[in-house]
Amino acid sequence: MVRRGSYAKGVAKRQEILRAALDVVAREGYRGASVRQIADAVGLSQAGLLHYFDSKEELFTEILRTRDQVDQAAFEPPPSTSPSIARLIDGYLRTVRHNAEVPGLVQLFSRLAVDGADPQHPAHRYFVERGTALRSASGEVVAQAQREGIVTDAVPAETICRMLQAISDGMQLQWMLEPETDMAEVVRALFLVLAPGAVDAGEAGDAAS
Amino acid sequence: MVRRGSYAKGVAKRQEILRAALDVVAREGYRGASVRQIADAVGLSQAGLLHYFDSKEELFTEILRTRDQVDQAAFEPPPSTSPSIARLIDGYLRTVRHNAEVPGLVQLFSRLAVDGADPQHPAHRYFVERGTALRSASGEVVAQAQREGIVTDAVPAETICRMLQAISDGMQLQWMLEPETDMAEVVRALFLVLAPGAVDAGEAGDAAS
DNA sequence: GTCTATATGTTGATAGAC
DNA sequence: GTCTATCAACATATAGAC
Repeated sequence: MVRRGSYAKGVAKRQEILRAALDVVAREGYRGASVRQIADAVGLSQAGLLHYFDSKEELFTEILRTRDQVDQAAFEPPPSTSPSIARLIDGYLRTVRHNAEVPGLVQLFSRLAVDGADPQHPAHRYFVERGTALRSASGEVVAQAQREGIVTDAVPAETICRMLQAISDGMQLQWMLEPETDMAEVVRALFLVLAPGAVDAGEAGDAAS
Repeated sequence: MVRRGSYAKGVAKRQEILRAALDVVAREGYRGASVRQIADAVGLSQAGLLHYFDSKEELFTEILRTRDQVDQAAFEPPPSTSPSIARLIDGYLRTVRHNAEVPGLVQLFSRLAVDGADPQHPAHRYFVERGTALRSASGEVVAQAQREGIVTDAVPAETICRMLQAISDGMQLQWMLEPETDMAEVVRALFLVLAPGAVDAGEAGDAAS
């Protein structure tokens, strides 16, 4: 990710901008937000902001990347711990529940997921890589759980991973449309069907965090 | 759907426009298509086209409504036949497979699904009503199948319907990103897990139509 | 009903001063 | 590095002729 003028200070400032933009979008929502709005929010002029990013599309893609980093640090177990299906389920549900508190990021994500279908769009790479990484990481865990008889082996592990991803993304659409919808409940239901024994009983409903 | 100036001829023309627009979008794709592009494609000027629709957003929403009508006529069983889980599964899979042949409509649907989150957007009503109708129709069938022991009763019927909807929508995102993805296979996998006995063995893979 | 022409607005992006 | 000022490129929507 080496860019023109990526000296230490520039990189730091860039990160600072992204963090601020992340907060703004999460709090105030993304509704076809313009570069100008983000610029105002982070305390720069529009031109000043675009000094750090090649285009609007790249800016918003980077916001998503930053979100992933932040969430990963918050919700994924440290790499030292051994992966397990229980941890995977827990991480998934925690992430989904967290998403329900940052509607703007869900909007941004969903919007770019559509725009990023275009191979020319900067978000294209992001979504392809993200999907691959997501499914490869969870694929291992699921396959292992299948061998242990915890997860159904009626369908391949890769398919299960796609199901998980699809249901998460799809529930976001339903939730944006009707915010009273409980995304986590439906995701949890899928786990319940795939791995009846592995879903924590205490995970039901909107468990106290 | 009574509109200003909805005389018979105007309504007919409107329908004609929508059918044409539907074909155009399905064939040439939706990539932030403008009113002008649609107008050119259906042989009208931009102003001429907007004579029949209040706004761009309404036009595109109506294109989706027309799509639903067309698909419903093509893929849903006649109302005389008794609903059954087998028919539901078959209809779902046929629809998903068909979608893979009209990328433009999938793009349009997904795009409006995001934009329509805004209650002010004309597509909002469409998506709310569509979701409600979809889940209410399939909810009955699923609940009945649960009573017959064909579908798992580990989760409520309504939740199962949301899962189906979410996985269909979510797989569209994955497929738009990577068109080699087999949407139907994953949807079918969900049915397989929910109702092992009810999925037609011959339905595997890309069955000959 | 349909056109041409245009009003009006917004956007992302750029040039150049400081 | 950051600003002000400005640009060109669209978009949708409307007014008015025919």
